[in-house]
Amino acid sequence: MTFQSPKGTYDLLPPASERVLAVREALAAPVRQAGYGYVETPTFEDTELFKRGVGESTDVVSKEMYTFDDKGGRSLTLRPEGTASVVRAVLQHNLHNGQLPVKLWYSGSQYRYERAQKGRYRHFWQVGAEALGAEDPALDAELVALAWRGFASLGLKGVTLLLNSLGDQVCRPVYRAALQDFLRGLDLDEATRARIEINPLRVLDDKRPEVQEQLEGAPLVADHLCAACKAYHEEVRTLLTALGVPFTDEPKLVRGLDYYTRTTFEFVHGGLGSQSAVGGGGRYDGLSEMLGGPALPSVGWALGVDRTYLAMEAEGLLDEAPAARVQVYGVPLGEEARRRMFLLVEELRAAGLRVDMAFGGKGLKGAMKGADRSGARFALILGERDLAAQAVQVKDLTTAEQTEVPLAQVSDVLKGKLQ
RNA sequence: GUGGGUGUAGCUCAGUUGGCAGAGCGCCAGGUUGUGGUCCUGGAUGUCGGGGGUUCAAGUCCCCUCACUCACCCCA
Repeated sequence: MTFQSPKGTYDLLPPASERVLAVREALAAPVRQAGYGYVETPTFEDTELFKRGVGESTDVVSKEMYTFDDKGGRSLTLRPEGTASVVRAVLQHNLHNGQLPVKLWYSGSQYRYERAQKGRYRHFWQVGAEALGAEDPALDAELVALAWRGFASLGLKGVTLLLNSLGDQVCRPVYRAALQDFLRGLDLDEATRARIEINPLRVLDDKRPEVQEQLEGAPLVADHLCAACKAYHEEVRTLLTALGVPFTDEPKLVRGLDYYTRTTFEFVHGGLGSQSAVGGGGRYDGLSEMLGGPALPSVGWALGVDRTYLAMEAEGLLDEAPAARVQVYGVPLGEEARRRMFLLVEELRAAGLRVDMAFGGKGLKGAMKGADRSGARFALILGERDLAAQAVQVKDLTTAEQTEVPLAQVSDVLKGKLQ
């Protein structure tokens, strides 16, 4: 082999690729149904957008970005997440000057320079949704519910929703100081102590048992929320409960990006190896201003397409044989029949059937194998005898039953049989 | 960035104290000159990840290196 896919990336091939495509569509379906509009943004942006938007203190920005200079000397970065780009696009095109909230969804590749392992790759796919320009707990609840429905529609049973509030500009600084006081008294390694000063909330997210033990008794955001944040969070919880969306309060859920405020949530699953999140998001009321825009309180999420696929695999939802590629498969015998079959196949496709035929001059046996492997219900066998009779042999591959059908009627007959 | 595991046919893998490169599946052909899936028979395919070393002899032992993979860290 001369080349292989770059480290940390992988190819999606049939039949798995078809299923991933279906996962992507299923995750997007609820938001589309809810009236969110589709947005596509470039896969690379001005590096500064992510530094300002995602936050210089995050690992994503400090060590996981694919950054390069283009020939014009601009520093560009392959997007490590989608929200900053969407906010940038909204501000650039003044979508927020219209009716609010602006509701958008997207689907695409994201890139992070990390050591790959199960469920974590340098190139991965997300479906995301954002509702910008409204401070309304119902919007938070709506988005959470739409994501929840996406997972449920795929048959997933093991997804758990974790919910928390990070407070706002009023109460977060107070909490942050209290947390820092607590953390400074702990026995932690140097990197973690440095994190206390830069982004203390993320220390709560440390998975190491020796760290988690010490975090017993740490001050929690929930106890420091101001009245407004507390009321807001209670309303989100009430609405989710009313919708029947089950959630678990997770006071230590902080998430890794700097822009989150108030509501944060994460959908976790146990089938992803060492990873746990199949999706996550929250409110980011200050992001627009960080990017030079007006106040634009917003909420959104991103769901991992490939991680959702892994979760489905872990639940055994992908065990059944994949769907047949086509319904009908042409088996021509000889040159004359091959030309006629080529036309017939196109005719049947135009009539709405899924059809393939044997290519490459295979013999009858080889062509029939092709028919079998295509998953087609019917094989159409066309040789000189049939051409002379202006007919084709229609063979039901499930029963081996074969009937002769006039060429002029094949389309109608097949459509009848396949209904 | 750090640590563990694994690299042998297209795929999954076996290969003993160092002694002729293997199996299953898949693929191709034939059995059936106009019939697949089952069955039978036959066939093709190897830089044993790469380089170096030890040895009469290395897939096997040693060193280096690369890749993959899992985990830490972090996140979707």
